[in-house]
Amino acid sequence: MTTTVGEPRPVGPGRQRLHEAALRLFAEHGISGTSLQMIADDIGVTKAAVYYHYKTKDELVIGVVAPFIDRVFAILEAGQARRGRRGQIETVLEGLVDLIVEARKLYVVAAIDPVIAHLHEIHPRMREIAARMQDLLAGPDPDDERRVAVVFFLSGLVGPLGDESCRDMDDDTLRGLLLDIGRRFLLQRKAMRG
Amino acid sequence: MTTTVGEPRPVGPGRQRLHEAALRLFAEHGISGTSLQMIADDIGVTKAAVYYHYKTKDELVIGVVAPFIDRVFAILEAGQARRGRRGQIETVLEGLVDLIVEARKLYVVAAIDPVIAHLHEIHPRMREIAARMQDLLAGPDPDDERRVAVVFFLSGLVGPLGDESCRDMDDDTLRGLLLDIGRRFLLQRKAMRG
DNA sequence: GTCTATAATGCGATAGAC
DNA sequence: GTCTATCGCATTATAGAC
Repeated sequence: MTTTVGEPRPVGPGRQRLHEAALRLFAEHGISGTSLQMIADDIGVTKAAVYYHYKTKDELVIGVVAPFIDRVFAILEAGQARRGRRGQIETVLEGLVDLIVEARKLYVVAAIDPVIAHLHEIHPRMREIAARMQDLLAGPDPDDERRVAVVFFLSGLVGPLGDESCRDMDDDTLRGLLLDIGRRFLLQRKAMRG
Repeated sequence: MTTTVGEPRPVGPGRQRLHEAALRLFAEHGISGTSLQMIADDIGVTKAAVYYHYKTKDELVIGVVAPFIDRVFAILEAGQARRGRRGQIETVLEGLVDLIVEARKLYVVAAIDPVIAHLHEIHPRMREIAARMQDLLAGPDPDDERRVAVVFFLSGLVGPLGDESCRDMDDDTLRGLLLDIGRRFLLQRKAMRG
């Protein structure tokens, strides 16, 4: 579900090609490292044509990553629909690992890009998503240890996705290893008291 | 020790002020987010004065982070000087956590900055440091699980240093928690066979 | 809906005076 | 060792024709 309210986002044929090109270039050169010129050249139009679709680069980036944001929202809702803490965490963990392994090329650049950091500050949906993810994984009234563990885990996911020594692992292998780590990290010991 | 050969790096009084200003601004705005103009303004000189000290921005960045690189080299050497695998890992772990907690404001921006990513590609010392760190922590002939664990751990360190919910923890608390995580992660189970 | 043309800005870097 | 002045370039963004 997660129908986006207040932000009409019709996706026409031109906009679809724009999204695909932007996504590919973002994954390859990073978001900051991709200029509107590069995107325009890639699909064979001019910069001005890009500006027809989005008023600013920020809005273009938001438009391109919106489907991923939506999926994370859906994952959070699926998690919160479950009753037990362990089930909530397991659901969110599986959903998150699935998503980022599938979109690893994009995720690894988006996670660390200055543009994304900037959007985190100005885009409500991105602030909300990070906060809700942390809250759900940390549980009620987390102590310092639990808080650090959660943040550590979310940050740790980025490494294997980008590192050369892990880049040639196939998706299933990587997914399994990250799930193991996540379970060890988030589903063990005393922290499970909520 | 780790005396830098082949790269004379005299530090005069003017250069000292330049380093201090750059370090502070890098930590605040990121490295990519800090222009030479900002640095020059901060110490009350012109851009051209900065160019007297360093021919390019890349060289300035290298000059500023060099002391930290040197410390990591020292940590690696201290680790390799020990005989057992567990001792090696424990030594490197403690040194690394100490260093990055102490320099957390810089580390968190440096770890994810595009400029640093670029320097990783062109600066031999930075390539070497990352490779040696991974090799030492992973041990001889690591399997996929161990490789992912190491990369995950190194990437995970960045999160707690930058996150709001952890930013106000004092250094000792954070150091303790990160050391715990590191020991659980790198010093347990089968992976210790070397 | 896409174009040409251009504005406005900020960047890294250089030349040459003092 | 620091300055003024400026170059050359890339960027985001706009205005207006087709």
